[in-house]
Amino acid sequence: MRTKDYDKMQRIKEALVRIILRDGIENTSVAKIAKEAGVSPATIYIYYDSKEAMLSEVYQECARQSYGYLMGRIRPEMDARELIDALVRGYYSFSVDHAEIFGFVEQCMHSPGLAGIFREEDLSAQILDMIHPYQDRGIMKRCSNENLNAMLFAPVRFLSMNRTSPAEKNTVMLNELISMLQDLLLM
Amino acid sequence: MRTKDYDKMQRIKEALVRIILRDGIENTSVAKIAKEAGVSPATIYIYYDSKEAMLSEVYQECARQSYGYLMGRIRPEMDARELIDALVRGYYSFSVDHAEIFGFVEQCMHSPGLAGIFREEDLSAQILDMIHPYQDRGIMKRCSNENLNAMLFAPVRFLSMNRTSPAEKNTVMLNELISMLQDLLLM
Amino acid sequence: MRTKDYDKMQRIKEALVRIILRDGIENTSVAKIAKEAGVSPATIYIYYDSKEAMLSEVYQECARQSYGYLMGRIRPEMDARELIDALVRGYYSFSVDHAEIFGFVEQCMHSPGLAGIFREEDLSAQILDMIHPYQDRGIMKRCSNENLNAMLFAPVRFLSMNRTSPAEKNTVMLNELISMLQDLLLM
Amino acid sequence: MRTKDYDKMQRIKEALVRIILRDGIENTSVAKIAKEAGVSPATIYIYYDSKEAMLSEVYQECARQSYGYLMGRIRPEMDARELIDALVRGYYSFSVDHAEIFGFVEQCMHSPGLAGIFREEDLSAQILDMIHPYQDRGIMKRCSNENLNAMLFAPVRFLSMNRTSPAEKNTVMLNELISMLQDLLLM
DNA sequence: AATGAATGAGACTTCATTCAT
DNA sequence: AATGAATGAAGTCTCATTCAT
Repeated sequence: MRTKDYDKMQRIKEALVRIILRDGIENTSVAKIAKEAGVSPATIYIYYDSKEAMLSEVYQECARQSYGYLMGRIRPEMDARELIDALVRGYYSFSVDHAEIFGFVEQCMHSPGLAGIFREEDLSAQILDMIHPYQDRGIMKRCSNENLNAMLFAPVRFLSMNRTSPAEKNTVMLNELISMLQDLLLM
Repeated sequence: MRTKDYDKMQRIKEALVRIILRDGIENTSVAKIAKEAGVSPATIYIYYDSKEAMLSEVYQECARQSYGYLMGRIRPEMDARELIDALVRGYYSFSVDHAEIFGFVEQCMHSPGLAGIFREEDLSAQILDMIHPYQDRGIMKRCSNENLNAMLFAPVRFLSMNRTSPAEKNTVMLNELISMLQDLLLM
Repeated sequence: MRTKDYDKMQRIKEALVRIILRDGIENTSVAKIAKEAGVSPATIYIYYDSKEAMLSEVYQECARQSYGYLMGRIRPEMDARELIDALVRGYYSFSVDHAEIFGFVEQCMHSPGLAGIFREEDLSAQILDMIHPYQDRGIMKRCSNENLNAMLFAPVRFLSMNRTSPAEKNTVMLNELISMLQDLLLM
Repeated sequence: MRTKDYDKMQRIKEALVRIILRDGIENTSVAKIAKEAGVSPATIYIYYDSKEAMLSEVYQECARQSYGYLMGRIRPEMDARELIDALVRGYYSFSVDHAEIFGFVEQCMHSPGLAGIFREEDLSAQILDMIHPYQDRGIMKRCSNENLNAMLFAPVRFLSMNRTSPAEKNTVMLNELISMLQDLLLM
């Protein structure tokens, strides 16, 4: 039955993400994941060739998912101001709604073994491509892709990682960040 | 009695940093570190209580060192524009001059086990304190500490992590980033 | 799925008992046991949670076995004289027929770590309960359970531990002990 | 200075005895002993050639001490009844007054590695020699040395090992044991 | 004589992976 | 497809002992 299998694989993925986020990549074993997923360690090797392959695949999938989420927030009819808002706020929303995946990706991105597997730029490229027209039309300031990337996403990522207790405070902070970025990037 | 050999301890620290940066925290074993440092695995336990304690101590030391480096770049007579330049350029310089330590800290910061041990804010607080006077005097825009932190350091960190081949290109990028931040933060 | 191999577990138990008896509890390692049992060290941890747990479990099992052996020697129709004979001779027989288990239990009983785990009295209680009726009927002398225990089993244990070369001499000694105890305990 | 050295060696011995009694022979390391004795591990090797030699020497010394204690309780003018009382009560007293040494010896006696080093009979021989005259004179029953040994010391040892909370109860038990043995051994 | 540093060997245990059902 | 058993290799850490002061 296809549904059953899909469920099992899904449970494995979720277990992997949850445990790495909770215990750290260095304290994550196949046995732990299997137990958390409610399957046998051997079962994992039906779906993945090795622990490393599993990590890599799930990491890519999660990263792609987060970019997909972001893309889904954007509408072609948005003006530049709205676009910045959608991107930054979208990224933040993702980190709230999919906290486990967000934290997991964040951790993998900084591990040398996994960072190499996956060029983030490939994904961010499509997002940046949506911004270029605004720069060409003189609505947004022109700057390098690298810095655009850095400014649009690094600060919000930082905010997401350092979230503190009162939820309202976080929203205030996010709004402040967005308007700073609008000031910075809009003409 | 043989006296404690602090050069030996230094070699252990450097080996730890180098290997974690090279192989990732999840592929770093005490035996590997010992071999790289040219000591017996047992020797490591003379200087540290456990692998975890070693990681934590070295991490804290490195983080402190990076903040110390940054502080050393600042002069009281600097104006706001120069201060932003010094901080951002200083952070970048550190990531170049102490690439191993920078990458190591970056990785530890995202590992759940280590992130908790150490509140980065405690250190960044002194840096932010140097900026507040400029905000009070109306020379720099007023914004929350969190966003100041996020804008000043997250993007340059991103740039440092994604350095690409031609060195000149990186400098151009850095200069662009600095002037963007000056535009953003200065009145 | 491969099914649990209880013959393998049996081999582990026997190896544990044999090695502790031969080398002493302080010279018994998991690796040694595994080698003697013909399994991998890791396999031991499928059957036991830790070395300590293994020791404790095997110890309890062996102690229980020795009491079971003793109980099997007793028949309800025995008179008091026969009962004493059966108990003392039974204990001695056990120490001969199951020399390894006997020596192993003897050693564990005196190790602080294991002695606490296991209250010998719980088992000896049933044996003593068989004697009480004879005391009530005035056939055996009345004395405390502790001293009954002490007199019935400690001396024969001592004899078993200090067995010397000619087997006949040991039998003579055992017979003498039994008749001494009969003199002592019977009215 | 001679006093100092003697003290240091004494402290090592006491630490060894205390730790083995507390943690068991299998959990006793040279480092632990050194720490408990307040000396360096290296210092231990000034007084003893190896851990094993240390154990063996201290064990013998303690065993000898316990027999010496017993001998000191006996007076030539005692009659047979008093002699039995003195020996059994003496053994028990030793187990109370020198609980650590008693427990330590008891444990060593059952460890194969140490049991071989030391033939208990050599010491008990002198004690038994004191009893033979009474047997020759028809005041005590004649029996083998082995069983004499077994009856006189094994039960009291058992009582000592299984001491329970109310001290008075133990005394009652001891008195009962002594009078049982007097009944048994006297003509 | 005495010490804490240093270590190779080995302790216990867990690892990622394969096997047999 | 799925499993718990099984394992060689490797993990962290401690051992008894020696070194250098």
